[in-house]
Amino acid sequence: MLSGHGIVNVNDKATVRSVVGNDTINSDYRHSQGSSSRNQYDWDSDDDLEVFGMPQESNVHSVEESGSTCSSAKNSKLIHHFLGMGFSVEEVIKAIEEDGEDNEENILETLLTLAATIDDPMREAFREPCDFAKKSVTTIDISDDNDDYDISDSEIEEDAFTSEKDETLSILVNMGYPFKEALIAIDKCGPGADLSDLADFICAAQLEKEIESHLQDRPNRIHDTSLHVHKRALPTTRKWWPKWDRRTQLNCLLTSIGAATVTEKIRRDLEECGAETPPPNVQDTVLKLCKKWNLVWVGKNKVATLEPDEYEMLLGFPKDHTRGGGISRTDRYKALGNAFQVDTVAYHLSVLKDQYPNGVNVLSLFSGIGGAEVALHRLGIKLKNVVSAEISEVNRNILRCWWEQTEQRGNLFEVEDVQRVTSEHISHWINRFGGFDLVIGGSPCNNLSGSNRVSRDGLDGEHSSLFYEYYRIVNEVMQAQR
DNA sequence: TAAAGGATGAGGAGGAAT
DNA sequence: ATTCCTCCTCATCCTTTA
Repeated sequence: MLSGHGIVNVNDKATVRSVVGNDTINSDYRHSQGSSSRNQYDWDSDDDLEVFGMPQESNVHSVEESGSTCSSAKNSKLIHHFLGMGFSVEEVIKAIEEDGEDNEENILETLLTLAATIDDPMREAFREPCDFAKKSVTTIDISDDNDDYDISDSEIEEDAFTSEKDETLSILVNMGYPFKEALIAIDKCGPGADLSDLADFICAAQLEKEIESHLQDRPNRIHDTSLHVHKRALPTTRKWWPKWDRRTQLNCLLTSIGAATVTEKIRRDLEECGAETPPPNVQDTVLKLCKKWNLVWVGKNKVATLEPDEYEMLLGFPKDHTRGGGISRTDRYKALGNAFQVDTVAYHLSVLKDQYPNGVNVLSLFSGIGGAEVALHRLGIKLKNVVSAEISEVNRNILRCWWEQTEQRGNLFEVEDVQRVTSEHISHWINRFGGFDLVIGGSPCNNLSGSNRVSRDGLDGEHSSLFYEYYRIVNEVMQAQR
């Protein structure tokens, strides 16, 4: 467990939790893309249908009013089923006409392909930040006894309900959100909240429900590792995925990717074969490369590496989380390859939801690009005060940008180096915040990783020895809060 | 034109899974 | 016994910038 990312619930002294970083890439698209109504569909179970609030009456009505194309009871039920997943009437009817009403799986494939290939204006809309909250970001210089920790308290403005409520409700329902959940979101966020925030709220609530159902069913497990990740998360690849490539999961997302020559070699080898099904030796060669570099099919005989955007999506981060702000493509891969899998972390942290209804104070060590913060936010757990220690300036910028874009009402304190966090600092923060509710972090594993051929020196390695700093800080926090 | 930064490709061991 | 897979590092080449 030492190589994983550690999570410690400080107030639960008997509990020390750990999860493995991004080893379990089972991210479900509906979780990862919480901002898009199109992506909140069920894939497997009736339970999930219930969780995600479908079918919806409003959509049923809209079909009946507009849909003369498909009149049979079975057809109607099918349409409702897919409408509940967030697809439009036109898309569903087109897919049914294309694939026939007897083959649900093919219909879903067609819909997914459609969804992935057309521009979704809502995506853009969801990127817009809302303007109903205050934020505060503070960089702490702890290198020279800086005592200036004070920042002004957040001001929370109460929005009055207006007639906008009905209109907003109508928009949300038309976007495919369940009426009841939309209503709750408006009540909680206020009628002045913009659509992106309301959508985020609903998605967080849905995720919470889903996680709770997981906890009841499988209290000690992470996600079901048999999920078909690439087919769900990367629907367009299905069209090109050959039958002889029987992969159902991607391997661990690493900090570097395969290059152009690998994909070129595969294309050349397959084209030279000519046949639909290449001989076994060619299949083996291709599959080994595909597994090694997580290559996916993007055309006939054409494989490609995952894009940083796809890394973000698979890991459960918001779209463009690591994009822009001066970060290079290489650094995006590096940052994402070292990041938490947000849904997995959220699964574990969901137990805090009831314990801390008013929010949490978090000491986030080795924060990286803020996987823990994003997970808490997704769970709808308010971030009151977050002290974030992260050595990489690029990563600090990413977290700060996310903090500002999501209009956090709490306070973010940035620390550059965990080694400079002293017991005095910890005491100061505890006095100021009234204690930390959660200490979370994943110390570097460079010197533990099997991929490291050069300096796999174990816990005493240059980077991985920071685990002891993590251990020290956790102990100091626990002692200070006894 | 030199320096800096980014992209690319080569490079095993060892533990877990089968 | 065999196969599979790994929160990766480094040298080199290419591109961008001043």
